Amino acid sequence: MPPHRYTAALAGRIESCWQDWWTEHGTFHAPNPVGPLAEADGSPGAELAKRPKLYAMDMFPYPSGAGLHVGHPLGYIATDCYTRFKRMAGFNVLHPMGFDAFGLPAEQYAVHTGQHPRKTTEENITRYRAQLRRLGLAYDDRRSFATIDPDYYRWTQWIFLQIFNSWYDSEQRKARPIAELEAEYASGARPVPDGRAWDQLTRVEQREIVDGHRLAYAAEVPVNWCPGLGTVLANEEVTPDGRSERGNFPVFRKSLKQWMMRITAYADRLADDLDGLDWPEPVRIMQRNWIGRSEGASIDFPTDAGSIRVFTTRPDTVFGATYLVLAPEHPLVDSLTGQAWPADTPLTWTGGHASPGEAVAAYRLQASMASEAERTSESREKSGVFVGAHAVNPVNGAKIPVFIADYVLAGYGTGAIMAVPGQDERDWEFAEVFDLPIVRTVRPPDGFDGKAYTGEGPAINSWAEGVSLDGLRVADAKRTIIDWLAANGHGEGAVTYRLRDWLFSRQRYWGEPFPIVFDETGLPVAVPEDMLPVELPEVDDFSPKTYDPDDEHTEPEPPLGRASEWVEVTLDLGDGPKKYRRETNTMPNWAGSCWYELRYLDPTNSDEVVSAENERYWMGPQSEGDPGGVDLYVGGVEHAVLHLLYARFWHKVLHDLGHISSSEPFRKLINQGMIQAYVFRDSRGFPAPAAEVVEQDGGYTWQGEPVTRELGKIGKSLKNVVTPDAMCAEYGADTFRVYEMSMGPLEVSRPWETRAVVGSYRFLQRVWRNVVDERTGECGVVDAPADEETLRLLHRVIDAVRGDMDSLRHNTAIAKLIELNNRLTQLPDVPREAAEPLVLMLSPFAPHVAEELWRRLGHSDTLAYEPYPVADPELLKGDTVVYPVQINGKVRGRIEVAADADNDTVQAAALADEKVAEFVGGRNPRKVIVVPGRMVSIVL
RNA sequence: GCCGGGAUGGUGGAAUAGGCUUACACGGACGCCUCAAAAGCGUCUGCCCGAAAGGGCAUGCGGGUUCGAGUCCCGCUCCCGGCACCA
Repeated sequence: MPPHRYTAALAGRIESCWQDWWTEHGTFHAPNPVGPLAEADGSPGAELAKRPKLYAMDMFPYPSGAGLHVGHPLGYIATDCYTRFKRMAGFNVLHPMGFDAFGLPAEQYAVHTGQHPRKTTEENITRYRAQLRRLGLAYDDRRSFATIDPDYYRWTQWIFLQIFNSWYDSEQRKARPIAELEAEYASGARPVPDGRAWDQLTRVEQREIVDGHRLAYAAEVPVNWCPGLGTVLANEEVTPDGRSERGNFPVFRKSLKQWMMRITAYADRLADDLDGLDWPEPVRIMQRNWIGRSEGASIDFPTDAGSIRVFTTRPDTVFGATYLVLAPEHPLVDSLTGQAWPADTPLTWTGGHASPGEAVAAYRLQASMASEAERTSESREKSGVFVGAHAVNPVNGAKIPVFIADYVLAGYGTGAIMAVPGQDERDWEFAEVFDLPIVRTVRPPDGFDGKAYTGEGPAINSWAEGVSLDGLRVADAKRTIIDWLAANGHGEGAVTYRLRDWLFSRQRYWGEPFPIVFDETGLPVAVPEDMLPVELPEVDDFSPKTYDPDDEHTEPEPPLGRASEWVEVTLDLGDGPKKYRRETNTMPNWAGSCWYELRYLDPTNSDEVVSAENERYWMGPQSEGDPGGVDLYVGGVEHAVLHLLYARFWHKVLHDLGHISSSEPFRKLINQGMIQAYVFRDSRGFPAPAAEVVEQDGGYTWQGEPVTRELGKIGKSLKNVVTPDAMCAEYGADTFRVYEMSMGPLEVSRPWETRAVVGSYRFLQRVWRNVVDERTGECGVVDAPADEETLRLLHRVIDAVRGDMDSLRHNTAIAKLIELNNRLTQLPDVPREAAEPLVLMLSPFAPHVAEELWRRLGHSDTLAYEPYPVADPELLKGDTVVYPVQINGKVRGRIEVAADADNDTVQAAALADEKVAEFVGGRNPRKVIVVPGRMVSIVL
């Protein structure tokens, strides 16, 4: 083998050498306008800060014990290639990376082994850093942090306090400091709910009212309490039969005091502002559906126990409301429930119970025992019971029965509906089961033979004294009836959301402590900013207290609850030293990732979360109507709703309070696809080690036994893990990067195929050979000018690759570089004027080998800031153009004509062509179409 | 069921604005180099008929619009992802 061939060993040496060089020279440090990361005037870096900026970010990883596999860095490499390109194209580029390091796996490991989660997590982070460094990612390493760093979570706590100390002013449509609310109450500008004067209330009463408006508030909410695990579970951790997925313990629906975030206050803005974002349409649709804004009306139905307010999206069908249904948990159910069944109550309505009270109690018990999954399972017969009372339909005075049924959800709308079986399928089903009247109020089209009709049509049967909707289309009917309801005091137009407030407490150790203490009244008090961070105390046992699995009447006690000298604290909060009790829940995993885009901007700032000037420079709005935000955010589609919605919410609160100029965190979002890998299974269905499977006669075998092949996720349990470390060892990091980028478009999921990596390796070897003599190691390029054909190809490639780079089409960019390189390979000598642009264009993808080649081409500095090649427009134009000639839709010939030939000339040339003439056979074409620069089409 | 995305050679993919289908790569075949192998290099490689020249057929299926459709329209099939009685 020639001594200077580009092998994996040589690649490895070059790579570590350049990684060191970049670190030593701080090559990828991005200067801030102000603060510790700013460059002094006149220094070389100061010029950078005057350039247009580009802020690109990846969704940061949770450092798991398994380390990175080849799927993880796909997005990181893509943003690295993009930002390296942008840096060469004249931008001041910020591309940071950090770690989302609080999380359950380290805590569970700690429960089992006693190993402190911080130790496990920090070791994992160290490993991740090494793996990422090996890939040559051009991060500004001064800006890296982990969410577990007290310097970081100090500011997570600070933001919590901002939210805690705010309320949402629905008139101004923004968050405002809670002190301004209190001032409104105190001045009388805002009336106290019960009509008393503010200063007649006790301090506790005042605080309770104010606390009820905070954007972060404590509330009793129903949760999945699992005494056997000592913790509250997410819905997805509960099996359909109401047991815990882990441990199979019983789970109880129980109301517990939890911290909540009032994200519903922002529902409108979170939905509306999606329009201004450059995000994939499916993600915007998912967020809109999640928020689930629906417009309709609230209508009050009077009863003896007070009126029942229902929410409906179809107020136009109110004349067809033949009964009401409340959720079993609805607060009015108790007072509504009659003493005895009214005369003539059908047996089916009573559930076979002697009195309404018994029927309601039995039905409620049945509903509460059913799990969420069971209750909402599809295609089960409608159930419910009559409460023994009636309501009055306000539009026509009709007396209609009131039921409870579990298909009505307490948490949505008002927890009560008017049932309109004629126009709603669920109501129709229910009406059939209970033999309730059905009135059509929208005329279905002729020939309609279905049950409920939910479509468009004229209103019918919708007339009463003083109001008629008959003949109106749905939209007009809605408007008319809402106006009438409002004018007559029966209701009003209303909007509801599917979105619910965000449950923000966890009974865990390994999370951010809340900066909250409770005083002797039991009400929460904010820990002052100058006492932040509230650090996690050391504990001996990381598990929550567990109980008898069947004892529903227990309360969670988080691990922090046992750190008694931490929990019981004496503080001077301005009124002398007093005893307080700390909040012992911790924040959820989302907290740290809700605002990290801001901290990268000013990671060392100890006075502010981020300085205004730095935030405005990197993330501020760029034009009228621009929300601002990160210029490019890349991550998996699995975060389409929760992470992205929570981060947007926090960002908007900080924006409202005047801390930041951008109103959205991420201006542009791209979801990268997943790298999948083949899973091979033996006859029993167990995964076989993918690396040991051999292909034979079109099938696959492992240890001689046939195995089946399917596509799946990469993971330990599927025995198909391939690590970037292995790829770097076998081919070098540059080859790995080029391969990942050439596999296909970033957004698309695709299977990993190790044997195809060699294609990228050969490509880099050929580039190397075009510049370096493999026998001597000397640079072999010549200074003689390139021939015209090479030059034209070069400039066509420059032009196309620039476009590809700008829109992250890395796969096609690489294909064009390969074409250019293949052309150079065929030349007797490689001209410098082609080799240098090729190396520059290659450098975003294969930065180490490109730096090395650049050095060997005689340059002394990094190419990271070399101007990216620009195509010469003169060389993009050819002298001649080849036109394909279609005859009746089939390509039958080709002609070459001058590039500036007019249509008549092209047409004449086409008809004169020998092959074309043969097909035309002397006939007179009916039509000849010339598309300039494209093709000729002849119709016979 | 609803919502979203997709289907192009043996494989991953390309075709950015309705204009030459299959760029680039993997795999495969043959050749060069070599005592040999590996590596490297070169040529060929959508399918069918044909000795060749050439012809026919091809972007999941069936229609349509158009001089011209992978791309637009209508109707299906299959695959992937998300949601779950939301009034």
